Amino acid sequence: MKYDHKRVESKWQKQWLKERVYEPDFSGAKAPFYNLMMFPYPSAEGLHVGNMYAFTGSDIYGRFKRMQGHDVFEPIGLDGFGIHSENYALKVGTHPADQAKTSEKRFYDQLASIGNGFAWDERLETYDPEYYRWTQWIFVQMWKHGLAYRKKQAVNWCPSCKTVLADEQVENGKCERCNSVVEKRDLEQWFLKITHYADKLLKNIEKLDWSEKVKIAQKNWIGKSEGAEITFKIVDSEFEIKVFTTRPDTLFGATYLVLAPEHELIRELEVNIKNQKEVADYVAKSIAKPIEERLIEGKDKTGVELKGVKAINPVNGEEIPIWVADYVLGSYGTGAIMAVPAHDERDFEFAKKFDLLIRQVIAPKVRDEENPPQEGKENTTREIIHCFVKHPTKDEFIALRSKKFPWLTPVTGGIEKGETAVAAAEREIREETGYQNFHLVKEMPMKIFAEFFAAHKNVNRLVLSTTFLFELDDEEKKELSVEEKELHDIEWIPRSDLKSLIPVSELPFVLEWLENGDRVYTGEGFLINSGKFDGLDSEAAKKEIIEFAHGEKKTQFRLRDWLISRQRYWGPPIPMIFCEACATEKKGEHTDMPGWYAVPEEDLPVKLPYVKDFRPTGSGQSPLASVKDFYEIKCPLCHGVARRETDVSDTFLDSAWYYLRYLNPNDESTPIDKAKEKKWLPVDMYIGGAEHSVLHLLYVRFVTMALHDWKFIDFEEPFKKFRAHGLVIKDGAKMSKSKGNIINPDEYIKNFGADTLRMYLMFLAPFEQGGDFRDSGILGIDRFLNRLWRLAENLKEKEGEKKQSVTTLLHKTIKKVTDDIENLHYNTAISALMILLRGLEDDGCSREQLEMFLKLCTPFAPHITEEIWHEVLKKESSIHCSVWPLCNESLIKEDSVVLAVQINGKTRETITVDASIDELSALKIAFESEKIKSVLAGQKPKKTIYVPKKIINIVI
RNA sequence: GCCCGGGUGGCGGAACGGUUUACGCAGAGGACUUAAAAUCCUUGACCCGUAAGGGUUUGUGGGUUCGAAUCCCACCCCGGGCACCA
Repeated sequence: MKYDHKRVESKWQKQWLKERVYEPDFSGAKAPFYNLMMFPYPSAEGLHVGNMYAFTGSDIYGRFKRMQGHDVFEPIGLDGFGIHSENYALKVGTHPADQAKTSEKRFYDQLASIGNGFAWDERLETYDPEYYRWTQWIFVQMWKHGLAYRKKQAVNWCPSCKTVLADEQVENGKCERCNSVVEKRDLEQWFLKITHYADKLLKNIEKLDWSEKVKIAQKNWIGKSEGAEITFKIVDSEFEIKVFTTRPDTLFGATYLVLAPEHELIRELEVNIKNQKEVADYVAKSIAKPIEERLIEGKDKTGVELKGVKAINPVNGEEIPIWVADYVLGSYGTGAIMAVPAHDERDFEFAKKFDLLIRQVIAPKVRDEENPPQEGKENTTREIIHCFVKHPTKDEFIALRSKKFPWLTPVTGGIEKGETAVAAAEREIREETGYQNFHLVKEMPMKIFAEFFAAHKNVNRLVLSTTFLFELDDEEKKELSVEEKELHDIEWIPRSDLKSLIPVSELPFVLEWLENGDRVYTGEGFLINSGKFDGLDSEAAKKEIIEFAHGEKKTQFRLRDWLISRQRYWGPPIPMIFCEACATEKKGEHTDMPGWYAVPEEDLPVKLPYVKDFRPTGSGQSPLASVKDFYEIKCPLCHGVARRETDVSDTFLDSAWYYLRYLNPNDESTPIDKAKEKKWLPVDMYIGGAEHSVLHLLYVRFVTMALHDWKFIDFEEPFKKFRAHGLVIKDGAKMSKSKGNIINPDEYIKNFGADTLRMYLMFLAPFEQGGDFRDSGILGIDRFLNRLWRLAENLKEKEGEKKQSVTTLLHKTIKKVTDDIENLHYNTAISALMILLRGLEDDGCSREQLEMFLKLCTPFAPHITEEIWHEVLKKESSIHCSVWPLCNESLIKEDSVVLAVQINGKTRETITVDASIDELSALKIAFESEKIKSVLAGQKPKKTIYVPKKIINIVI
């Protein structure tokens, strides 16, 4: 009988629900395992194959853990609040609340059909008042603990979504949802103080077992910079300018200052600025400029000098000009910078454009003192700089030598007709060493060269590749050679020895040099042109110069506070109340924010009213601002007429704590069940998309840390392990509505069954990489499952015998599948299962072997295996509650192995030998082979290499 | 520009110092069948050769090694993230 996926799948889905197979025993569980996947937002289009890909991958891991003896909790819910759902409702003209109900049903139906082991009893939806009551409660806690505040600030405004956006939701100056150009608006908004946890968010990353790329993305987003704040006095004025810099070692090269257009000092200095109108115009223009325009303008710098005011460089007393330019951001550091054009790309461009002074103060460092050369480490044994000296005279050269630069080792060469000096030296090295791949060097005047090396005490040898020795005759060379030999114990290096002298890895060494300000060096190095600090390296100089300039060590973060207000309808109202009267009297819960009160906890939730006109207004206020019934309220303190906050909060606040609520979604008494939390949290495995690296995943960590500090929970990191799955693409392109290449899983489930689709999706490519969905490929899996079905059908009639060869293969497969699932390498696990099936088909299959095989398959194909488990093997309880097979190592030991016999690394023959064979016997067999004999043709091997169980290599 | 991935048959991919191309798809040939579907078997990188066989080949160029897809250096291309963060 052919396998009927429709019958079997619906039968078991019903059965599992009935028997509550996937509902963990929360209090009795011995080995809890919280297997979480990112909950979907229920788009009206329904579940797409990308969702299913993620869910299946997560579910396989969960089923695997369950069979390994864990009590697995695999919850599901909907992230239904938010602009996305609301925009859809607007488009089709239904109310978001009604739309939500439709989508909810559709989604849950689809989710039920994919065969995941969800704990349905614990499902939750973020738009359920019982859920957002506690989302609001979290906001209130933030407020109580001083982590929520209101502030007027230039914020990102999406004119199409008609709401403000968090920095994280702006991509290249555009709204991540609708792609409209984001404007800046000065609005008073609610913020959550995520920056309070910047350090901890960064530090904890090291401890997390998360996908590396997500960790890196978070690190970059938090963007910690260590540096210093340096104060510049303004000439003839009591004002001063503080700047933040990570490079205090370059302070001597600071030849001007730049203020951001928003910098308050511009207004304060107004009277002193001679070109005040020009400056004011520039400032006004820059502030109005949308972010996108700034980005497009890119590196074309603009700015205006504040004429008539000068600042004083604290280290050398120089009076330097002050500019205002929009390449300096008002929102980072102090909103002002010291410009070091020789060592910063942006300053360099600016200085070039406006013809400002460029002074080099850093000479590139050649050797890392922290990592001195080590024995046996080739790349660090010698310090070599290739360098050119542009036509030095003999005298210059001798002078240089006599200054005792024992590292100087000349290599001579000549310039051929039409060649440049650089080309000549490159040719020379190429000819002498045979190396093709290196760069040379910059020409450098002798004087600077000497200066540099005087400061540069760590170089122990220099290969000077140049033309200058033409000016010495042979006698002179000899003389010099002997003298130097005695003096410094170094040798002239014959040209032919160049190769031994220069390890190739050091050939590309480039000595960067700035001459006449024609390029930038942004790395660290040794100080020059820096007075008494000359010769110090950057690291040491930083410390000393900060001190010398009376600066202050400082750490800056790129991370900004989380702007949480949204002027939209479909979200949890921010539970705050403002009383005008109290504000005037400076009363309120926080002294710095008079008039503001949190909604008392017992009054939560602040229910989102069902209003007809939920369209965003564009006025900077939410649609709720015109719903009198909603906003009019009594002041909790003076009982006068007060007004509710009418903005709703960002959806990311909903999803920042859902993993906690899954444990007690219907508990009206408390947001977090302490007993369950202790037992089940933090989450053991979290799987989701990498696109949430810096949004969701950062916010959850923040909220978790806060809840921990307020003593509601015992842990500060929500997810022990996080893995980002790859994307499913279609014909090499990302699936998108506009391309019309979105795949709806329903159709495939209908035609092939959920098992087939699950397994196919997992077979595409490594789970963490994602894969390309092709219709034709699914047939391979369809055949596999049908063959499995037939194998079982045949077994009903006649049991096969147990053969040793199959037993070995079976146990090898157990080992491989176990390892592969643990590492999410589902594709290779499935491949191993295919090989095993072939073995069982060819060599016979016993009941016991089928049982083990089914268990290995069941995480991938839960329905068909369950059916065979009951119908053929006549088992009572579910296969999903059975015990994962263990590999018996003694069974997978092979008696004989195949050795490859190579001659000079080329495989010429394979021999089958006893696994425990010793080298001599193996070699003997190899040399007896006719093939080997004929290839050797009587030649004596120079050497043989024997790697047990792998190869023999004969070198001739 | 910076930071991550990645470049292997016609295709998805496997191997991640030891016989390159496991497994699957597509292709070719065959068996069964009146026929088709389904199923099964064989074949399967490229070049030279009728063949035995030989040579080449994991983006490109170099290097380390008895041996490199794998390690190192440089470059090119594709995908993703960040982007005037001082």
